[in-house]
Amino acid sequence: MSATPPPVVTRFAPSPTGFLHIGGARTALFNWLFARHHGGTFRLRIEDTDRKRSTEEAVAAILEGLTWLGLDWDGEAVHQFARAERHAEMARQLLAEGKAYHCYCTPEELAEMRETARAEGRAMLYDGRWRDRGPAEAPPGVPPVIRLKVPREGETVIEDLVQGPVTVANAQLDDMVLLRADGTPTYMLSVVVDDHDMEISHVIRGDDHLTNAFRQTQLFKALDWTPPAFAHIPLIHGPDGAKLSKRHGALGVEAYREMGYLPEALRNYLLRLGWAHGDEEIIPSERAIAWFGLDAVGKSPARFDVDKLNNLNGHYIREADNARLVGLLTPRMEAALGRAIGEAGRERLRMGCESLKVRAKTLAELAENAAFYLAERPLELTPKAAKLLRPEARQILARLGPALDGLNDWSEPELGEAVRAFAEAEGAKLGQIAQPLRAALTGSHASPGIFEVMAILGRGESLARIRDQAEKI
RNA sequence: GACCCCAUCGUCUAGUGGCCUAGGACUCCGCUCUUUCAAGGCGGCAACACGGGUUCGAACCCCGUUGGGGUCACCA
Repeated sequence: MSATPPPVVTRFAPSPTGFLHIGGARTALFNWLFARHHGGTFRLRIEDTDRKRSTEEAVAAILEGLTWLGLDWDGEAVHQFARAERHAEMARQLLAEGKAYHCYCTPEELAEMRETARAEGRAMLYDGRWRDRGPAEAPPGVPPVIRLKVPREGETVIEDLVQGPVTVANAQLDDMVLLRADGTPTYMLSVVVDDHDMEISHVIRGDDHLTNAFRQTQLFKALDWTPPAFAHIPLIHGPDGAKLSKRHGALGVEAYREMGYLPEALRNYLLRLGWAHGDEEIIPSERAIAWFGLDAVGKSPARFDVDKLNNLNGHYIREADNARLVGLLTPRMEAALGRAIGEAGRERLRMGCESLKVRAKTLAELAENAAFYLAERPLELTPKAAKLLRPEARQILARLGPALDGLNDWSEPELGEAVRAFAEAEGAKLGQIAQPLRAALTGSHASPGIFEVMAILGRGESLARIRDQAEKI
């Protein structure tokens, strides 16, 4: 009989002090993937114990970001602040058991302590001066904090699933504050109690929490609880190797949404940042779930690279269902147009989408490239398009219009045949006809195949656009 | 400053002692396809930070150096 392993329960625990940024999104993704891979549970906990910095808007932004990314959590989100009383109770219990104590140090005293330590080249730690003093010595009028009495000798080891075994001397860790002077619990206490109460089996979070893991391990032991498994994933850096700044990728996921990235592209990109499965690059979520494991997570930080994100996004746009793309495009284009898009316009987008999408890296670009289908006459010409419409070209258009008007069947193949025949009759190369035609129809020098464009635009609109640019005779 | 962590092409990475004259992807550059622009196909440039060991043999193991990062709150 082998012992059945405890069920996998992971959590994403952001503090609602801002939007869901790209690093947080990756942490959430890894937690989600790990839970889904093991058929476990992925929970969400809002760490809102800092009342001054936490906002409802931030909570909403985080939930929206996760939802957009498709990272669904199990059960209700836990709001940490609501559990403050439970946390405080555990601090008091430790106090009663003699595992914690009151400390009456003033902020000034603590600052002085750090200053001295720094000057002497030691770690800036609390020296434990109230460890063994009784309340009788308490200065009047100073509300105490409760500190945990941690071992001063020996070492604390965590078996990190990503970093491997990491050891730190207990002398490097000081007696952490559990309960503030105002009676509210600190982050360190709240996290430990909540992770225990929520039965979290794996704590997967950013590298910046690695040192917290030591303190939390000590707290778990003081409470006679078994610590969860830890996995500290490397942070994402900016393109310059420095910490991710707002300038680069430290934007909220909603900013990526607005820029026209698809959630599956962002997921794929974030997954490959610090994790690999052989040479695989395109990894849709189903396969990601099947393949994901902490053992394949790299130990070194990765830089954020927009080019690769763009490439992936382009791939997923090409793969995307046209109806879905039109749905995403419509509000975007209506905002740019300042008017609603009618059924005829939607139909043009639906038909044009297929060949338009191979030309775009983002939805923003796709919308821009599709704009000519909805533009009102007379079209505005880009400089390059204007250059194509020299007088000779305009004269050609003047002759081409009537030639096309005679067509019985306004279809892509018929139009192709007709234009080719026209070019031959003119003694011109196809390009000499097609480019001015493109400029007249799209206002640009680059577009999908011109016969397709004419077919989608329809006879009336196409001929009118040609007439707009044709030399008046 | 103290403690901890990291180190393969410009970037993301494969690689766990011989399969590596180091593979893939992005970027960039050619060629091809072509009515334009893309996409696609083909090809190219480009890396084991450095110095010592261990070993018959090191990108892979050990030590050091250098470089980078993280943490040192009554913030999370």
